[in-house]
Amino acid sequence: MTDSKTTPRNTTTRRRDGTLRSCLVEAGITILQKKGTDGLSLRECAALAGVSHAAPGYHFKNLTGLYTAISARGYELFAAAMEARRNEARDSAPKARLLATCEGYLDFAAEHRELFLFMFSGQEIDSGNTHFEAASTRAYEILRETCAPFVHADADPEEIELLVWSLIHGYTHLAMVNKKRQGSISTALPMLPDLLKHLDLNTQNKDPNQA
Amino acid sequence: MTDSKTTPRNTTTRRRDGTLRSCLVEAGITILQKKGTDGLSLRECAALAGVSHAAPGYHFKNLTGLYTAISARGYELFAAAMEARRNEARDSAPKARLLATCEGYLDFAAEHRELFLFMFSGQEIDSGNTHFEAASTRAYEILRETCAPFVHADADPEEIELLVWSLIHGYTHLAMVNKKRQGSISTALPMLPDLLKHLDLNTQNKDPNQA
DNA sequence: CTCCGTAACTTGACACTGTCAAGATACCGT
DNA sequence: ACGGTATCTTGACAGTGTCAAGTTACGGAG
Repeated sequence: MTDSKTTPRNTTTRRRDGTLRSCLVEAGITILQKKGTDGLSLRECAALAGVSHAAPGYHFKNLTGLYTAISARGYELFAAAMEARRNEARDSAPKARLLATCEGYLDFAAEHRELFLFMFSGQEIDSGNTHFEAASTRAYEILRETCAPFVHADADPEEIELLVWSLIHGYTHLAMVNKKRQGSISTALPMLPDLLKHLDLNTQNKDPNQA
Repeated sequence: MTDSKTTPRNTTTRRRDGTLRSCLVEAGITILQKKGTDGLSLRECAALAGVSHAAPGYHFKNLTGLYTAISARGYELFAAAMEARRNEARDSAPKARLLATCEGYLDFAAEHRELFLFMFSGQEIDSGNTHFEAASTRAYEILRETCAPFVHADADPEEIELLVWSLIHGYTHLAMVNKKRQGSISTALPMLPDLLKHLDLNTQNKDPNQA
């Protein structure tokens, strides 16, 4: 956010380092947060980045390309938010770490409501895109690691993962959809422990850890 | 003029009964299902209903109005799907009725994937609209009734409702978002009982330990 | 039966959007 | 110094939401 309406860069300089690409993604996220999904467009991203209206079409082939790049960036922020919370509880019990990860889940959604909704809106994206694939896989890995202590020896990890993921995602998503007011996070976060306690999660035979 | 391929109605008849309004909503749902949210527009609805491009603007003031009407209709279908499943298990135990209701939840999403995603996309709607309010409240009531047997005497009903709703919504929503292939329902439905069994739902006595 | 008010549209216009084709330009290697 | 190419810009077109103004036909008043 340098100058008045746009970023007044020398019209004569072309960048060979992919700066504009990430600038456009960042602009897209800004627009998303400020004006919602409806306000997001290739031309607005271009305007906010201070380039011509067709410039985004060069880096991302089309709208789907921009959406894919924004989602990929979203998953990076998503993973970072969960890791930040989890690292705070690094040496705690598995259940405390699970709670922390879920709090990170909520953190991200609350801080980037429109981006979160956009990522899970079912919008068409280039599912083959490697950057997107890596970022989303990484986010899922965090969940998987946090669930691992609760998976019994002969059980399928996916069942526990799906259970936890469904609960935290549903809880978060409903909170973001149902309340226009961002303040919902202030009530949603403290209620998390009360929700999770209803799950019958036990660490495997090794440590019959309580609570 | 109106001899277009769609609904060839007499150009000379104007309807005073609100037929066109519901026709436009139905057209919108059809477009949603066929071409996704991106393909949904006021002008396409008008074309599919065989009227001029600005006709929808008269009944729904703007896009938000159309979205609200479509969502309201969606909640009617939503409630109907849950009731259909629950009525099949009318005389069963509370847990069986809960499972049935959740199956109805999945039924609706699988049968109207794009509509379901649209309803929970966070799109701006006229939240004051009475029709929408009634329809969405009705759908929530079904969930509430199904959860009632599991609410202890001195407990807040919302906690159990939020628990169940979050789980089934998250499970369904993730299934719809993550898989483009509609076939996901064939695997999602049979896994429902395995998910629900992880919840510590008891009908009467307070028992902090798992069942 | 006529006539008129108004509900239910239609027509036309404007600003905005995505997307493509073609042009311009500055940096790089040679 | 020079040509090639990556990186944009300019221009155009079809499609969109939305508003203003026009048109028509039905219901009721007389």
